[in-house]
Amino acid sequence: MSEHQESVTRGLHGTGAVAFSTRGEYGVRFMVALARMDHGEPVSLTDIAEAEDLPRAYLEQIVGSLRDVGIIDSARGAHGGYRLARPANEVRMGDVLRALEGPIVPMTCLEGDGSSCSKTGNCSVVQLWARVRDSVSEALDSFTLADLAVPGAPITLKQK
Amino acid sequence: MSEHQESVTRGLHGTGAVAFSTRGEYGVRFMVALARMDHGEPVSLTDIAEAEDLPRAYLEQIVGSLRDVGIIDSARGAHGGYRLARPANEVRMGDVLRALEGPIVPMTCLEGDGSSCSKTGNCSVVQLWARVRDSVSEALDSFTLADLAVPGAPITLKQK
DNA sequence: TCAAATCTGACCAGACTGGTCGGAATATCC
DNA sequence: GGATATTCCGACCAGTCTGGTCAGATTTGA
Repeated sequence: MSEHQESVTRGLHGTGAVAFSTRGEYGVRFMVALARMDHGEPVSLTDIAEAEDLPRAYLEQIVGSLRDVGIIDSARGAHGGYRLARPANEVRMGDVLRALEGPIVPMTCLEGDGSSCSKTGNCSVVQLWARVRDSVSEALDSFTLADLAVPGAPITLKQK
Repeated sequence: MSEHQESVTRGLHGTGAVAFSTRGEYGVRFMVALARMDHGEPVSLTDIAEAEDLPRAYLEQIVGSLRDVGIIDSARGAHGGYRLARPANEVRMGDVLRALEGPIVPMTCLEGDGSSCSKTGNCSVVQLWARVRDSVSEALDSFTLADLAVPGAPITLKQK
C-alpha cells in the first residue's frame, strides 16, 4: 500500500537546465489542491497527499516551508490541517516557488548583493544572467494561485 | 601550479532554483573569451583556460558539446585550437546554453512532446511551467555573443 | 485519556556535479 | 621520420544533493 506514482528522478542532465525540483512541483500541486479543497475547515495533509498521489512524509517537509513564510496556516491536533492564509487570487506563484525552491539565481555571481562576481566591470555576462532571472520572476508572478486552481478556466495572463 | 580560483560548489539549495551549472558558466565564459581572442588563427584551449582561469581538463569536456552542435570549429594538432564557426553577432546565447546545459525544461511534464503529464486537461499548472520556459528562452535569445564579447559596450537589448 | 494531526530531526540510497588522469589520434615543424 | 603541440575520448572518483523514509515528540479535539 501507499504506492504512489513511480518515483521521480531528476537532475540537470536528463531534464535540462533551469529545472525546478520536486519540491517545486509537489509544493505547487499541494497549493492547487489546497485551494480547491479549502472551504473554511483545515484540510489534512493525508487527504491532499492522497488526492494528489504524493508521498505524505516527504510532502510534510515541503509544506513546512510554505507555512514558515506565511503562505498557508496550519492547525495541529485532531481535525487540524492546512488552510490558505489569504485568498487564492492574492497568492503569487512567484512567492510560492521562492519559498519552495529558494531565490531564483541562475548564476552564482548574482547571489546576495551581487558583489561576488570577481570580474564585474568587464563582465557583461552578468547582464545575461540578470535578464534570465528577471524574466523568470516576471513569468512566475504573472500567475496567481487562483489562475491555476480553477480547473478548465481560461488563463488570463497579465500581458505586459 | 595550475591552481585556479576556488572550486565552485553548486546545487539547487544554497543557490536557489533555476540555476545553471558550471557547464553553462564556464562554457559561456569560454565563448566570450574565444570571441575576443579569435583573429583568424585557432585559439588553443590552454590559452583560454589560462586567460579565464578555468580547469583545462574539465573545460575540454564542456567545449566538446559546443563543437558537436557546430557553434565552434576545432583544428587538431600543433597550432590547432578553436574558432567561432560563425560571426559573434550570429550566435544566439540561447543556442550556446542549450548546447551546454540541455533543453530548457523547468518541469518534467514539459519534456519531449509534452505528453508525459498524466493530468493534462485538468492540469492548468502546465501553463505556468510553459510560460517560464518561454521566458527563459526569450531572455537568452535576446543576447548574441557579440553583445557579451565587446567589453564595456552598452548592451542593446531587443526590447519587444 | 485516546486518537488525529502536525512538527522535527535523523537517516539513507542513488544520482549528479565537478573534476582528474592517461592515453590515442592528428597535425605541424624541423 | 621524429619531436612536439593539441584536440579527442573514455574511465574514474569524491563530495554533495535529491528524494524519500522513519520514529517519535507535541498539540489539540472529543
